[in-house]
Amino acid sequence: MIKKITNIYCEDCKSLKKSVYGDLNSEELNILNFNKSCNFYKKGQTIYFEGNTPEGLFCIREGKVKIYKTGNEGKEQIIRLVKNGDIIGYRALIAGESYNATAETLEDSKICFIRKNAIFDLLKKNEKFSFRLIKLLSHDLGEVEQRMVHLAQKPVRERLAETLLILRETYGMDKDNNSLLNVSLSREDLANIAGTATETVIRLLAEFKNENIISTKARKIEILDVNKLIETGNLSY
Amino acid sequence: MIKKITNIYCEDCKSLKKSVYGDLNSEELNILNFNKSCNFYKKGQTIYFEGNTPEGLFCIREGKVKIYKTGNEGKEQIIRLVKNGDIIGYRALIAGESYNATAETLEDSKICFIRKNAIFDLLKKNEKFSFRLIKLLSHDLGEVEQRMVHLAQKPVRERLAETLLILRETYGMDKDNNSLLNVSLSREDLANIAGTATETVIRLLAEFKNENIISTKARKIEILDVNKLIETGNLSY
DNA sequence: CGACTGGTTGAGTGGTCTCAAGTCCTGTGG
DNA sequence: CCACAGGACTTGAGACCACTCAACCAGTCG
Repeated sequence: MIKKITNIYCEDCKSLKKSVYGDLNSEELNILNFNKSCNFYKKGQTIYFEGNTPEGLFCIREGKVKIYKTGNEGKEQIIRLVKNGDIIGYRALIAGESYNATAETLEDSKICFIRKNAIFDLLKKNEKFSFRLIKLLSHDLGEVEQRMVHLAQKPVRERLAETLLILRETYGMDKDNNSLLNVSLSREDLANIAGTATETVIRLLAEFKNENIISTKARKIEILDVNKLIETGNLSY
Repeated sequence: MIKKITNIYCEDCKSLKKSVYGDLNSEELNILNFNKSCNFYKKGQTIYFEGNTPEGLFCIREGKVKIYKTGNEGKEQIIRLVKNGDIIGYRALIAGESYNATAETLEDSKICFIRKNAIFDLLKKNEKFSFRLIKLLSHDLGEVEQRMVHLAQKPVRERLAETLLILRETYGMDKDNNSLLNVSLSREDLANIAGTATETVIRLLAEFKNENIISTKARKIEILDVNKLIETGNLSY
């Protein structure tokens, strides 16, 4: 059930300036406005599937999304977490390939779709936009490379610590309690980020609790000692 | 010992058309010619180090290069293998970051260095060049994402099979014996691609030999049965 | 002819996974 | 409002993959 939302303008988007569209003038923004449709997605809804052909790109107006690939045994591996103002599906669109991952909302979200011709138009006309996209891509590439090495070499315990720090980095903390992660994921999702089994996540979270690094109440995770967590992750942030 | 080579022109490069420079006109090619220097690198030489600041990008005129990151325990993880006509170091240059990996020759190579101002000039002037770079980046991103999932989820045996297929894909086969991989790597390098220990590579290669999938003479690996290798890698090429 | 590097083999161990059982939530319908 | 179903979470036991360590071998180079 995708509910259409009308009268949403990019100019009003809180994340506009920080997004790849930050350099567009009002005329160019109108190209976006005319070539988009905005929709409401419920938690757990799929935005696009691995294998689908991209017809444009999606822009998170508000919400949280996970991007994951499905491995041979059907196990998810989350490759990226996405927040307000981020765009998704651009890699496949630009590469001229089909989606190599699935995008699914982690909570109720407002997500805009921008038709591909508008994007390619902008790429041709506005070299600043191109450049921002290039920067975005190359930055993302760097992140994935880093994660790849960690998945290959670090023990699960360190990867889980890193996962919690990634969540902190990406989604920040709760407004009322700034040691509380501002995102609630299932244990399985955590496992699929860290690249491990659900049971292992549970056991390790229990360890972290024993060591007073975190505390949990259901899916709400509170980080009691960031430095210890960084240390546990064997990281130098 | 880097030996300078003079009088090398991009126009004469065999890989020009297939490279990101494929769309440049002769005037633009001259920008490259005027802003580059070409050097001879011996096998095992480092082209740039993780952490260095990029001053331009490198272009493989002839040779083979590995790009690797160094993990916490000092273990290499090879993230990319590079061949004639490929460019390296572009991610960091464009992202405005320092190199996040080290590049080292796998055999004697001729490598050109192009100063960054020339690249940024081209990016501004020639949207076809920008677009090719964008495509390159987004393609590479897709590859790394795929590799990440496999590193996270597949058993070593499958990853090693995949490694051999990547070598085949990247460097092709020997001219005289088209089942012989056209690259010779140490067992350790193989391990650092597959994300495992050297000893494990040796044991698995022995298994593959027993199963008549490959045969080896020192570093020369012959693929006897590609389909079996694909099957072993649990892949659908 | 040592010394050195890269390759190979073996033994032992431990980190993680899988499987299975059980508990705790949460939402739903009576 | 309660009972129940189903999913998420937790805990335990056992197995096994892959790593580490250590010894040994095979070329190669001064």
